[in-house]
Amino acid sequence: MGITIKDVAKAANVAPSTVSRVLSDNPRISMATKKRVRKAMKDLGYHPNINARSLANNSTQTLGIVMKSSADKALQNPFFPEVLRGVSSVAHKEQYSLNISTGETEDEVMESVRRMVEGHQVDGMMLLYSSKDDRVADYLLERGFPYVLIGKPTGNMNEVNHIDNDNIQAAIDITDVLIEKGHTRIAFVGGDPNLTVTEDRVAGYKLALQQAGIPIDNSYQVYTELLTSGGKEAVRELFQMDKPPTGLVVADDLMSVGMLTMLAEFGIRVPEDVSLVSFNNVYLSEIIRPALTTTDVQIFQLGNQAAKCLIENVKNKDEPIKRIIVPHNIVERDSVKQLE
Amino acid sequence: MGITIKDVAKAANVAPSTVSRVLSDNPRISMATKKRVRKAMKDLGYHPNINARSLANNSTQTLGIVMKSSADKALQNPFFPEVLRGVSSVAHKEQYSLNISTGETEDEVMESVRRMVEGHQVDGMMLLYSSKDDRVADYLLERGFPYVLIGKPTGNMNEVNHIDNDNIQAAIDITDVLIEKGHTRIAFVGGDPNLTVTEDRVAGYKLALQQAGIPIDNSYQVYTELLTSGGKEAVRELFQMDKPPTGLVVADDLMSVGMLTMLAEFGIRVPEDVSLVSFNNVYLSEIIRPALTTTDVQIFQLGNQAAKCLIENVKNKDEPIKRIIVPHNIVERDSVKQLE
DNA sequence: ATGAAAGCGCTAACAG
DNA sequence: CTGTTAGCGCTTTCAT
Repeated sequence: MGITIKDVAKAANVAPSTVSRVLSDNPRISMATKKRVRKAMKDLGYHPNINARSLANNSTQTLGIVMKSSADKALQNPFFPEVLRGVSSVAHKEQYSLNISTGETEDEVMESVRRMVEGHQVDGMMLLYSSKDDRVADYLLERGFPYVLIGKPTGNMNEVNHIDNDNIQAAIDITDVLIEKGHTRIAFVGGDPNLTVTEDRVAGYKLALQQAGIPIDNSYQVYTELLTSGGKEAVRELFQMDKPPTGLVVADDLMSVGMLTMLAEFGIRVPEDVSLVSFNNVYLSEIIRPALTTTDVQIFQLGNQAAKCLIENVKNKDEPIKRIIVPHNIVERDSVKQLE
Repeated sequence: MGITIKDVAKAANVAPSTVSRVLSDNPRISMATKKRVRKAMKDLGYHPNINARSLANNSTQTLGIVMKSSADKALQNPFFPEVLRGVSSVAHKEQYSLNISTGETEDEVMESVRRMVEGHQVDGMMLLYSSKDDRVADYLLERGFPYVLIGKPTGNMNEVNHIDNDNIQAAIDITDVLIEKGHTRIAFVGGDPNLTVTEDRVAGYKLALQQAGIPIDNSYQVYTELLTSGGKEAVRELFQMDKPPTGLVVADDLMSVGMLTMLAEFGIRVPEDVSLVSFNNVYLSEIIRPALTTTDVQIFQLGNQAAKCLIENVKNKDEPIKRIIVPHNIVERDSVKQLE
């Protein structure tokens, strides 16, 4: 097969173990032999067999990544590629590989996760979402396997590493821009209510209203997958109320795009007839018209920090559990109108 | 550490090799012992160590995936998640893992690819793009490492597995919808001209014009990254010509979204003032307004076929080189107007 | 500072 | 049909 450590050893006139030590830059090897061995490696075009190494020292230098089961359109949300970029960037610097879960259904994904961890394919896992009753998270926690969550865990807050925004505050802040512009009839449009991020964002939305002394009306909250016929109904009802909202807090930029379209169909213009704010600040939100006033949650940073945190945890098993909050900020664009 | 094959062997009163054979469902093991061994595995909660297995039989059951260097926004193109879904689906069924390239710059990606292949981490590689002078593709080809390309290779057409659409025909077809609606002043807006997909699509665009007897005007072709100030200039110039186009063939749905915005800024309406058609048919294209008339290239299928092809090639080294063309079809929506 | 040897968990001849 | 025995390529004591 390929060039092995033995070939290098022979070429450099040393023992295989010495080559191994050079590989890990062991300080107890003289500069002279290091030079010699390194030259031999170059000459022969040697590359260590990562599998063999993994087997020998029981560590794989690879991180597993779980996305939500790819069956739904959620994957087309630009959030994922962006967070992946953040992860990828630090993984590369730290010489870690990335192994992503396969499978379409929840069961398949779970199966692929088990394969990764029980098959000793990865040193740690990263979940790019957080939802209620998630089997993957439960499994990892129970097994005591190192992992990090992007989002907020459902319970066990102090036992699981997680990277999150302060989504409650973020929702307060973005709702406040509506309030400051004179809006009082403000509705919330969320996605999957099982996602903790949705929970937090409604919670913040409500708090903002409270603080402003605006009564909370439950018929002003709708949860919908985007663009399903059911979703369309929900939105229509919202605007057929006696007092339809003048402001919309939408849980996610991609959903906002969907909303924009539905509203257009109903002949409702943004921001003239209704103002809209949302979350994430993906690329799309700035190229769409109207450009969205949204919350920049620093997706890239989320991924970055998550990778760092996981790698630390993997390297040092009794690294304390961490909770890292990535700051957000409001970016105002053209989807909000000042009310008289 | 964990449960090993030896533990299972002991528990089932057989030799380790027997357990191994049960693992691979070797037909020369009696049903009785298979049952017994399998029970032992279940009881002990045994899972094979994939690394050890890889080392022993020199095959990793994992596929490497290369995306374009994630530095640019290209990654936010919903094309990638969708093709990944296709790949993931068959990878899972075939019990393959997916290892994605890390790094932000082209150099870093190249480095991570070398790590994968020379480090024996993957059995085959898949490139999710195809562009001129691509170091990764060159490297793989030269090394004779199994790989598959999504797109059309630049040269070596018969030496590299690839899955592609007939982009020339697709461009002809989509340009024809403009022509059939009476358009004659039709411009082409492409992205990175180094991508083979861009080449093919202009080529088809030109052929369509030719076949319709419409003269080809080079100032009607612009290549631009979306939304850069340079891009804006290019588009402005297009519409400041004596005879501005009445139809636009845009190389990609995401670019189309950017175009829509630029056009709006210039006060040009779609489809009233200019008609627009594009490629890919990502989710976005149906939820944006106007909904895009576009070419469905069956992204999921592209990924699916690519994975199948690669796995075949990996399993059987002298499987012939394949070229698979995934059919496209036109989906007409609301971005085109009939001209008088 | 370096070498010899055992072993990580599994597979694959080779026996029987 | 099943057991024995070598490795796969690397790391890591333990010597020297």
